[in-house]
Amino acid sequence: MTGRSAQSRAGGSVTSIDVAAHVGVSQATVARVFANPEKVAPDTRARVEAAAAELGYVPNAIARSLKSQRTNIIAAVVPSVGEYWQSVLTAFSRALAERDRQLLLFSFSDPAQLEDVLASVTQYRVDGVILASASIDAGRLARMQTQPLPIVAFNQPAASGVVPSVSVDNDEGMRRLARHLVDTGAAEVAYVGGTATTSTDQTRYRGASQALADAGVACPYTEAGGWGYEHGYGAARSMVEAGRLPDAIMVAGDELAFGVIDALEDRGVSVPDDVMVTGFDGLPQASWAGYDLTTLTQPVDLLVDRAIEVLLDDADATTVPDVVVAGDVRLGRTTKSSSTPEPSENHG
Amino acid sequence: MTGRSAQSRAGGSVTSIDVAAHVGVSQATVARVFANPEKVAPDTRARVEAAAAELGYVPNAIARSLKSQRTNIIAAVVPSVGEYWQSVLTAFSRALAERDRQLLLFSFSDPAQLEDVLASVTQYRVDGVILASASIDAGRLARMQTQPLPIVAFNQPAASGVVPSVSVDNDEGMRRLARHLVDTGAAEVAYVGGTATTSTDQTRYRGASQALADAGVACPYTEAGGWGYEHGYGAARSMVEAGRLPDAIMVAGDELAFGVIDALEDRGVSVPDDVMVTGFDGLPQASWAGYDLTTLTQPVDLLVDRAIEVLLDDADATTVPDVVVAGDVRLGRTTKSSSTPEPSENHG
DNA sequence: CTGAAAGCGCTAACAT
DNA sequence: ATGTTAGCGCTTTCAG
Repeated sequence: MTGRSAQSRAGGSVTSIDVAAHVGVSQATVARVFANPEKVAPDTRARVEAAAAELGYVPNAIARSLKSQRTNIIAAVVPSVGEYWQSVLTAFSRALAERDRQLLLFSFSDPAQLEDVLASVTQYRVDGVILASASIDAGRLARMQTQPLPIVAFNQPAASGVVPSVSVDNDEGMRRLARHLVDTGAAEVAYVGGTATTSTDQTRYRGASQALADAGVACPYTEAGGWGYEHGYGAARSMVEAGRLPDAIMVAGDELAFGVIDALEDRGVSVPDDVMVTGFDGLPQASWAGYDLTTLTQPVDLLVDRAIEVLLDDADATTVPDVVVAGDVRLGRTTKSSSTPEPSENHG
Repeated sequence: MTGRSAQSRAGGSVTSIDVAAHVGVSQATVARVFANPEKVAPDTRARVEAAAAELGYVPNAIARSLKSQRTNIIAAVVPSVGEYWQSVLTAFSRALAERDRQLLLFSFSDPAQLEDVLASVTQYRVDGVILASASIDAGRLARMQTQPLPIVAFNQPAASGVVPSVSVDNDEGMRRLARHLVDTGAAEVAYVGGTATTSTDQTRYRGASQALADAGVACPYTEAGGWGYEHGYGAARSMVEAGRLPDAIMVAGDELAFGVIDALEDRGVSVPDDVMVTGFDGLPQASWAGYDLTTLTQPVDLLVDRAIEVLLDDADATTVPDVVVAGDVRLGRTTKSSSTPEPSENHG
């Protein structure tokens, strides 16, 4: 570094006009070098690039966006809690970066904040919005549609048919886990849900209870009151204290399931010998040796890719896309092995 | 909804000019209603607001940013892996939302991508950058300083004195954990680091080894080769296979520590009876019953608040701020209780 | 291949 | 209290 090689005008940033003046070309030529380099003579381009480097010029994306009406920014509206959403967020960020898009993050803890959040989203004129939260109801989703803004609901069964959506196959996933339990001989099963008002919870419970009913097994529902570890822990503790334990507990989410398992074992109930446990999501921790949870692994990267496609290939807007992707059963040691193992299925 | 209440011009968005024409005032008046409502007569304001609502007008933040030279956007450059960074990210997002700032997320997996990422950051003319990654070296940090852009390094000891930074007190945190181990009677301690080249790893090890040395205890270093669960698992497995186990293993991070614990117990080594284990970070999972890890809890919300202050109160730029915040020892059941318990200290 | 000119939608003097 | 005006930095015709 030669000291004065960075921009000399302290504070103010360098513009294409500065570069143009320095080289002795027009501002438009400088702009072209950065937008359509092939439309500029190699010689001119080289001189412009040199001057830009010397002055420390970097194109202003804000100005570009104002003119081009595209920001290359995608907004993600995500609940601010939960292991699962954090992993989804990371996947989105990575996938968007590959497509030269940035992720503007809007997180919220209280569904009531959602209106404000969506107002902010609109202000920034993002190119699209990813709505990832179980707690947005269909009415709100419908209202969003008044904006001519590409949108995709991620893992929200309630969004089906209302806004474009991408989800894992909650119903079939739970059915498969249920069938596995039946195969292992479970005759009494309990279900621990997160929040009963969310469509995710409802869809998963429906899948589980119907598959079990098909085998003549009942499946009473207990609401944990949330999706966190402590909710699962509390729900399982109550079940132990109530005294009657089933052969298996199907839990609506992995983080809940970890709490369920710890609560059981803290009270001397052995998993899977006394009670089997299944989860849902396939968090990284599910494959940690400490839990080694039987669960339904969501193909997060695939879901995310599909969601981005729906968002960006918005052209064929004749129908409302509703993508459902199958998950994979992960057999861990929280369930016993079945006598007739279910053949592993692929998603696609 | 009356059907035609949303904006009628399909595709193009409604501008302040549209609203002005509809009400019969100037464009500037409309702008004022949204920027400085008190400077507009209540009557006019009401009419403008009504028209805005009817037409579906939302101010364009991009245009505002171009003019005002402030985007109200903070960029976060965060590694795309690891439980710890995900939790930090969530905390930043929430804290910035409270200050009416948005978070533009740039995640990267390979340090080599950093140059590209930083170029993107610059293009978006964000109001500040949070650099959160152990793997940015001092040289790169120094180069960043050529941009007249508020910046704060989060939990990167290497940044001290080079760029403004906010960190937990790694050294003192490890010392406290080490003293606790000494108090429990540990005479042989091993240290499992993440990646030896990072300043975080070095600082933590220095604190641990020096505090142990003060008590006459040696503390050989083993590199896990990463910060993930599997790295910790592998490192501990090797130690067990090598045959000589210490009284305690100090681990550089919680996620690593979970792996260490699971590897030990998988091989019949009891924690804490055979070997004690300590972590560092204070992830939510550390307090899960399954692990109940003794660790140093980082006050993430406090660290994040400080970082944002450093970023936004950039006025007094006479010195390079270097904030260090103390953490809290969390005593779990992965260490035995000490005969002389260390009085709990507060941070501040 | 390059330059001139007209905005994108808003803010912030300044004028009325 | 409201209107007028001049840009913010760039993209994009349209001429030359």
